[in-house]
Amino acid sequence: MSEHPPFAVTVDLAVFTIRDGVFSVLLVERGGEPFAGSWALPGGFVEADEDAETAAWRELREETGVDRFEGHLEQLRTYSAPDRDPRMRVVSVAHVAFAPDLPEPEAGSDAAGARWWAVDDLLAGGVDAPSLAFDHEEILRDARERVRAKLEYTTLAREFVAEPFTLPELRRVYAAVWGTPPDLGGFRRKVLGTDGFVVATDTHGSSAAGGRPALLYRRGTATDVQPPMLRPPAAAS
Amino acid sequence: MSEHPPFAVTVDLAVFTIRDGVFSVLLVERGGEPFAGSWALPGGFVEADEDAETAAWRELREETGVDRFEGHLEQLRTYSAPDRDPRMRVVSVAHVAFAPDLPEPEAGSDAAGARWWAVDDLLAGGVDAPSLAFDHEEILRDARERVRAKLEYTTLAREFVAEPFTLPELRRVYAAVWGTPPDLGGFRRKVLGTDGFVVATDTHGSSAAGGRPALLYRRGTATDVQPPMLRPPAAAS
DNA sequence: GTAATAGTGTCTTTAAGACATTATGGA
DNA sequence: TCCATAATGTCTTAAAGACACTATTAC
Repeated sequence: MSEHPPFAVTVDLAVFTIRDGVFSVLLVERGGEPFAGSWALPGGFVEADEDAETAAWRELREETGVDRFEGHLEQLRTYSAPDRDPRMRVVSVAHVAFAPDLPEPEAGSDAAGARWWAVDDLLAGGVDAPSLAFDHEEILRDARERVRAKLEYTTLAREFVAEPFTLPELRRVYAAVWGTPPDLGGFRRKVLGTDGFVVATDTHGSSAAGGRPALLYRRGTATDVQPPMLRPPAAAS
Repeated sequence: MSEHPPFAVTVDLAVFTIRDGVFSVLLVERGGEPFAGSWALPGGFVEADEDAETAAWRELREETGVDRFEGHLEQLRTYSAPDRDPRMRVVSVAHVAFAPDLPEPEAGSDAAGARWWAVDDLLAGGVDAPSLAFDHEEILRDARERVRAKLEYTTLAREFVAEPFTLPELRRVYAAVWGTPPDLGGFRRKVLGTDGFVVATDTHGSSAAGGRPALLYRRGTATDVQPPMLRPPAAAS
């Protein structure tokens, strides 16, 4: 083990948000070879003085154009198949990030275009859905499962909504990510019964569609939900 | 992003087993600098034609001296702090492995020595416990938490016992990893009530210590335990 | 018999699942 | 008034927690 072949190390990002009730992921259109013209997860090389998470935060800012990113980012796993990039030996440390209200992206320095895509359409191979570059379909599939699972046993759904928010808004996050809404009664029992999940304000929102206005909440400090709020069985797509 | 600094990529392994009822991890004594004489997780460089998991399996065989490894190996996460190795820029893809009855290790090619250590002693900083090289204490802590958590919602505890095994043996796996045994009644309800967790044989073991001989079981094919078997609250050390 | 370990049964409490019902706004 | 959405309440069922009890071996 005295020799050690040189590698390039990259980060790839599955950046999620909810747009008009649809669970969406940010993809960039590749400008250069390989896979020119096809769509890929945003990402880039880790620089000499960075760790992977720092590089991921940097790429996130560069790709979304958001300076102060109010959301969540965590490592997913590392993809290292020898032939995953035809140019050279690259291992990629994939990350998952999500936030509410991310702006329509600008085409970045190296990307021909950038836009949001419906996650489930992409992975179901809908008619308009492009196939992804490299092993990014596998990464995206793993990332989706990570998010789905973490909604069950953490309070991370909060990161998908802007403050202040209503409980029906929060419930629509679960509906979008899981494909099925959690039972209304159970959802409210869980969220309100978990100390520090949300903090009630004393004001109500406006009733957009002619219904009763919902009470507004802010994020609490709790991180775990125990026992977890399980996704409905049908959502195991 | 046209430049990409060269990295070395390694795998590090937290190899766990239960030895005489004690949750144990394999460490190697480092022969060369840096950290010569201190103890570290086994690992090594990923070669040019390998992915990380293949490298981890190879290192596992080399370090434990076991040809046909009957157990479980999975990726933990990647550690990439720029200064984690003083010699050069290295990212390490850490893995967790475990199996029953791993033999007393031989000192490998590059290691001065190798032996099993009690995990909880190591991480509690007991008097005889060495401090670990690099960021291996952090890796080991993360690895222990991964194993503890996975016993809750998977059938992986099976991988720590050799076939055929008894339910009290299996329960001692949970006791060793969690630091507290699960409630006897609940444990049996869960294991026997989860279809495919274990498969009963029609034979009994010998009563080693003058008690009633226990029925022998083999591993089933189920992988998930749902709802999970939660560790007792006290075990959150 | 006793000691030791294996295995079963039962009662209580917690929390999910599946609703029906009530509340509060706008047109 | 009606419609739409928000919020609460209730009954049933699943499953964990905590233990007491019975069973089978060696000595």
